[in-house]
Amino acid sequence: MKELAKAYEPQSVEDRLYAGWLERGDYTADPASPKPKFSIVIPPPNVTGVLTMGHVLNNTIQDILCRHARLQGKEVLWLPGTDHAGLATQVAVEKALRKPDDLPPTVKARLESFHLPADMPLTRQNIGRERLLELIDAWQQDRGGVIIQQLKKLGASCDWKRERFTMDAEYVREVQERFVDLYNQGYMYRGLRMCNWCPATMTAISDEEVVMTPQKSKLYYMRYEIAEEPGRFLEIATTRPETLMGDSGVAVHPNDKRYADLIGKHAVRPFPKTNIPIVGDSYIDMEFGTGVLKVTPAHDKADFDIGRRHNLQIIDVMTPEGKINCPEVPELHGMERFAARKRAAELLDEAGQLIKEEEYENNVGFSERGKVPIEPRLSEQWFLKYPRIDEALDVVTNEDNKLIRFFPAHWEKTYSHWLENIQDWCVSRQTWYGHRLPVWYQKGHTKAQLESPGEGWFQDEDTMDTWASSWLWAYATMDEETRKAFYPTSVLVTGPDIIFLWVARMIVAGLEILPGVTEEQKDNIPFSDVYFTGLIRDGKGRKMSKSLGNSPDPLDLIAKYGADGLRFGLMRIAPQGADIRYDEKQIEEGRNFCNKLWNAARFRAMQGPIDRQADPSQHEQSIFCCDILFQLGELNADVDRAMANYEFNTAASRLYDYVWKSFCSRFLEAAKVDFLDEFSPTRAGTLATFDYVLSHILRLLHPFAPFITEELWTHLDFAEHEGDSIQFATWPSLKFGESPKATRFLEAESVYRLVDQGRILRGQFNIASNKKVKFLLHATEELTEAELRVSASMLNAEAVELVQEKVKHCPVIFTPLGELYLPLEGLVDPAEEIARLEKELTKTEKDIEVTDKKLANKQVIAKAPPEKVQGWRDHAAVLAAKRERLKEQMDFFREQAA
RNA sequence: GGGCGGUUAGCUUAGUGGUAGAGCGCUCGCUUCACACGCGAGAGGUCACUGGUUCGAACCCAGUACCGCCCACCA
Repeated sequence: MKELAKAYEPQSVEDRLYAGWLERGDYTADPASPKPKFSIVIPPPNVTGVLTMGHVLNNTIQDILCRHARLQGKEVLWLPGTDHAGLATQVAVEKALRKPDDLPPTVKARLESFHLPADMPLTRQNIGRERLLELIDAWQQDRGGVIIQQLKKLGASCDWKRERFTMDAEYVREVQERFVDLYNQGYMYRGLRMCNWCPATMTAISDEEVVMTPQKSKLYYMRYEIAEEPGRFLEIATTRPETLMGDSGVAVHPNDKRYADLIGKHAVRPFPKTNIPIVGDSYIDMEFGTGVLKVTPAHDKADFDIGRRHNLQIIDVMTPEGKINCPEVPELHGMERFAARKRAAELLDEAGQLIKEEEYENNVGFSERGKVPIEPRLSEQWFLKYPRIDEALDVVTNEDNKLIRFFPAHWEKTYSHWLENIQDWCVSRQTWYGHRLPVWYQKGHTKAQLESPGEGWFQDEDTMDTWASSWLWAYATMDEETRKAFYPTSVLVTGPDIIFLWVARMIVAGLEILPGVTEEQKDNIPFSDVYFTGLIRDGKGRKMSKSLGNSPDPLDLIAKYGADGLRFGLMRIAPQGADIRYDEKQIEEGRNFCNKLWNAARFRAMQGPIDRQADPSQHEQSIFCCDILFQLGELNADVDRAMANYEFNTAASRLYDYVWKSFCSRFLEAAKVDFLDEFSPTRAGTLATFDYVLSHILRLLHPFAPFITEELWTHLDFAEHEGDSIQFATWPSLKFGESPKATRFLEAESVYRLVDQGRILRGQFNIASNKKVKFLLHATEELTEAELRVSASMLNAEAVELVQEKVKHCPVIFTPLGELYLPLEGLVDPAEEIARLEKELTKTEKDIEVTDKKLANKQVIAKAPPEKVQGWRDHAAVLAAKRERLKEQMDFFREQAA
């Protein structure tokens, strides 16, 4: 056994372990192993991103689950990987190209190899598809390893040899094959529809990628003349006057008496000037604005529907970039849409048709990536009609046959609500980076297949929504052999923010399109449990985000507190299902906890070599040993229960309390007496207990703090063979009450409480911690010499001496083992002592009052459980006795004073 | 507009029916031979509010307020 460093230095421990342990990857799963299986796929982070606190939380939890499973003897597959994040990546690269000097060297080199004209703006249109994709590849290679390295720093014990990327050739093939399958079954179809168009990125996006944001805008009131009744006007409110040229109708509610006679007549659209029909449609809200809606079928989803109901013309007046396209109105033609809004209002005003402008706040849909308001736009896109929605609902919400369990369960409602109101999924994207649609066209014919059907066929230019590749992640990352053993996966750990984008879709994908692997897996669910983490918020309750700059860099935290400190600190404050209020202090506490454990282990190492097979039951044991062993059983059971329910904070807190309070503050302090006395009869038992308990603590704690536990396991020689990882040790399975029982009736708890009381007494007389004093004890229980020595040691006292009679002339405190006195040899001021006793008496009487009141209530006696009543009675008796003694003591000191 | 969470000491939070617990921070005392990333003591809470159920409510029920999140085609 080597000597442990004097202080715990996380960095030195971690650095050494990365090389010798994480990189070795000997936790790689063996599909052929007969052990029970446990598998997780990592929610793939974007290649472009850096590790955030969210990733830390997420991956810490997964690592905890994996290490726990390994300790339980399971064959564990934790599959790592990254997501190409098509649109997000393309946007990032396009943005980076605006500052070519700051590009990563490899990307820059690639760009230079194109020999583009120096004065050419580096837009994607100028660069071209093939070249842009080359640049993105270079970019991905530059960034790709970064996040993986960061996960390793955190201690993530993934099967790094199996790292996957959503743009790997096999993965791409899988994605396209599934597309073809869905097409062949009629779920994937092409259609001309209103979709969410992002003018910034120039692509359609799905409903889930639209972020509703409250905007301060204006409600413009305008008036249109009635064509059939010159001089009569309709007042119309709109937020978008710039689309006026696209108006092909005006709608009112059919029951609206104000306008009933107008239905069927026409309104005069001011520019370009023409007559448009007035229709009655029950969609209209009579209360809102003027109760009249201008209908612009080409630029609003609701208007599109109204238009379809009444056969209104679809007039597209905007380019894909979001510029006005209406040569008939040269004042607006070519203008950017928001500038055009103002100008259109001015034009109306000039024509005398603008009545007023009102400040107005409404929700506007923004493109998640493009960061601009989306433009509802009619375009030809590929859509997925979701298959098996009922089954997807059933596997999550059917109480009798819940194939997939959500933790916390309340997310089921969110999940159901989405599925019940689901719209077809727009999966095509007019972007270049991503999985190309496996679709071919020729003269009005369409074929979906991987290879070109032949001469004259051309492939669809579009790519797929990133999520249409991610939704296969659990399946497509595994080869067939691996799937047989590890699919479906055991648990998915992710944030609730992607419950629709990813989780729900993965479930649908699993049910419908993933071929069954084995007979047992015929249900085709991708995972059995889903654990939703909370969001991490800053001290002010704001969501942590890059844009706010309020997210600390996890690598800085690791450098400062160690990966274990970060992991443990975070887990201790991460309640199931609730958001986490982040506080660096918590991480510091995690680090301090590791240091505490380190030093407890170091203390043990100072007593001589450990015995890895220590069996406390083979030795004579002190009550302190019995106590810590008994509590170990409770700890083990509590941690097991917490782990089974994904209550990581409970497990972490229990471990924290046990190690710090029960093990260090109590047992270790009591053990010192044995360790200092070579001839103590309980010395061997205490050593054995120490080793036994420490080895259990290391294993129970290992999932949370892998580095320090691995280090101590190895260095203290708990490992059977040189180089054995604690990951493959055996998970403890002590049951509550199974631990060795005390050989004596007296319990350690009583001694510890005696010590607590003694410390309070010391404190009340302001006796410095380093000053040795002597205590007297009038014991009501039998105490051994050794137990008295432990009491004295923990009180930093010369001795705790037994006295046969109760002592009157000393300050007294009441303990479960009798009255404890602090002889101060005439230093006690009677007046002060009377005041001290008075305070105690007041408190005691207040307690008595509460208890008496309860016991005096007949209904309490009648209705409360008898064992409770008996408990209160016993308590009352103790209090009464204490009161008498306090009074006696006070009388004594009053005489002294007199 | 609908749904889901939350509200306990200055901060972070345990606590599913029996006189409120912890850690940090604060005050005081300690370089006590594992640990100052520590040890000991202390101050600090009408458990958001209002009703109800109960012998008894932080806890169960109803409602209110505030905070947060999600969903929704009122121009």
